[in-house]
Amino acid sequence: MAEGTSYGLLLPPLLLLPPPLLLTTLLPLLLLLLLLLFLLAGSSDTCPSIRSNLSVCRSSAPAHHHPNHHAYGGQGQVSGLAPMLDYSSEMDRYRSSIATFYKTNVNMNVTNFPQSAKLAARLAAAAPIFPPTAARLGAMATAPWGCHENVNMNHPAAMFWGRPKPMATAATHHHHHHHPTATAGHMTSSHSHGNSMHQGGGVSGGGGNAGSNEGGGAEKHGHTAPSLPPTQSSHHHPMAPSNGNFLPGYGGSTDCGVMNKQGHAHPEMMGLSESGSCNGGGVMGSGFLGGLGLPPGVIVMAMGSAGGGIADAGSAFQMTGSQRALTDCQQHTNSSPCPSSSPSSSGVTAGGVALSTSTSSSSGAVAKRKRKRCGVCGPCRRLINCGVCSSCRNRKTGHQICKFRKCEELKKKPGGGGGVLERPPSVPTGEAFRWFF
DNA sequence: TCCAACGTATGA
DNA sequence: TCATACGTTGGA
Repeated sequence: MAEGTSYGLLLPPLLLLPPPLLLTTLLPLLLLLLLLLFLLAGSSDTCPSIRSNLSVCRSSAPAHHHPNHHAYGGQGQVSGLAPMLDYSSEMDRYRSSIATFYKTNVNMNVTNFPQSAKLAARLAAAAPIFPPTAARLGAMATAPWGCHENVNMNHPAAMFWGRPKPMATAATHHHHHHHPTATAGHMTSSHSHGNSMHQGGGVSGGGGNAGSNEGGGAEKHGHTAPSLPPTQSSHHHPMAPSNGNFLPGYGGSTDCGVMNKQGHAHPEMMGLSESGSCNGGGVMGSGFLGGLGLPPGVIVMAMGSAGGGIADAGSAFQMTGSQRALTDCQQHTNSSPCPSSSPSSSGVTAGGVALSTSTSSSSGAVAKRKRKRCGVCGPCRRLINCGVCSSCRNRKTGHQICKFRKCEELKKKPGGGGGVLERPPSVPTGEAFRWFF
C-alpha cells in the first residue's frame, strides 16, 4: 500500500490544473490510477491472483460487466477485466462442449437423418473394398466407416458431417457462455449442461458405437481401426472435408450419402478414369473419395443441405441397384466373395468370370449363368450411372448398365481365358473382400 | 467392330 | 412383380 500512498500524493498538485484540462486529460489518468490502486489492493486481498481466483472472486459478487460504473468491486474485484479473463475460461468450456457435442451427437444424426444412416451403412459396406477410402470416409463421415457423423451423423455420409445443426448448437452454447448478463446461476446451469455433455461424450465413445449399427459394425473389422483416428478429427466439421467424389460444391457426406437409387450427381463428378488413383476412378483426386477409394459414383451427402443439393434435378448420375448388389455382397460375412460367387450359383466363378461350368454342363443344364461384376475394377467401383450414355438413356429398352460402370471383366468374352481363372491378377476378388473380413 | 434392342437371370 | 443388368442377336 506504500505505493498507493505515493500515488495519492500526486493528486493534490494535479488538482491545481484548470478544470477543463483536468476533466479532459487527467480524468482518464485518474481513473487508470484508481484502477491500478485497485489492482494493487486486490493483490493483497482475498483474490491474490485475479486470474487464478477469478471464479472464486466472481462467485462472491454480482456479475457486473460495466467497468465504468463498477470500477471498484465490492470485494476488490475488477469488473472491467473480469469479462476478458472470463472469456478465456469460457472459451475453454466452449471447446470442451463442442468436442463433446460432436461425440454425443453422432447418434442424434442417425436419428434425425435416417437416410444418412442408410448411406452410412452403404458406405460401411463398400468401405471394405476400398480400405484407404474407408479410412478417409471414416474421417470425413465421422463414423468409422465414414459416416461417423451420419453414421453417427453421416455417417458422411453426409460422412458425412458439417451440418448446420451441430454448429448452430455449438454457437448457442458459445453465446450462452458469453452472455454479459449471465448470472452465476445461469452459468452454473450451463456448466451443468456442459458436464453432462462431457459425460455423454465419454460414454458416447462406446454408446455411440452401440447406437450406430454401421459404426459399430465397421469397428468390428480389424482393418477399420486404423481409420478411426482420422474419424475423430472429422468431428471438427462434418461437411467441411470434401469427399473426393464431390466437386467443391458438394458438402461432405454426412449422409454419407451414398445415394440409394436415384441419387444424382453432377456430370462433372463422374470420374471416368479407371485407374482411379485410389479413388476408384476417383472423381476427385484428393478428398474424401480420393482417399476413400470410393467409387466415383458414391455420393456422400452432407447431412441435410448438401444432400438436398445433390439430389436436385440437375444431377445426371444415378446410382442403381448394381450398387446395392455390390454392397450387399460385400456385406456377406462368409468366405465367398460376393461378386464372384452367388449362393445359388453352382458354377464357381472368380473375378466375375466363370471358372468352370462343367458341373452344370454335365447335368445337361446349360450353364448360362450370368457373370457377375468383379467389383474391383474401375467401372465396378463406380456407383453412379452417368445418366448420359446410351445405356443410361435407354435403360428401359437397353437393359444395360451404364457404360461407365460396365465391369471390365464382363466386357471380355466369357471363355476368353480358356476356362482358366481370369480373376484380375492385381486384385483377386477374394483378396479384395478379405481386406475386411 | 460397335451399338442398340431384346431375352432373361437375378435379387429385392 | 419390378428393377437391374448380363448375354445374345442383328443392323450399321
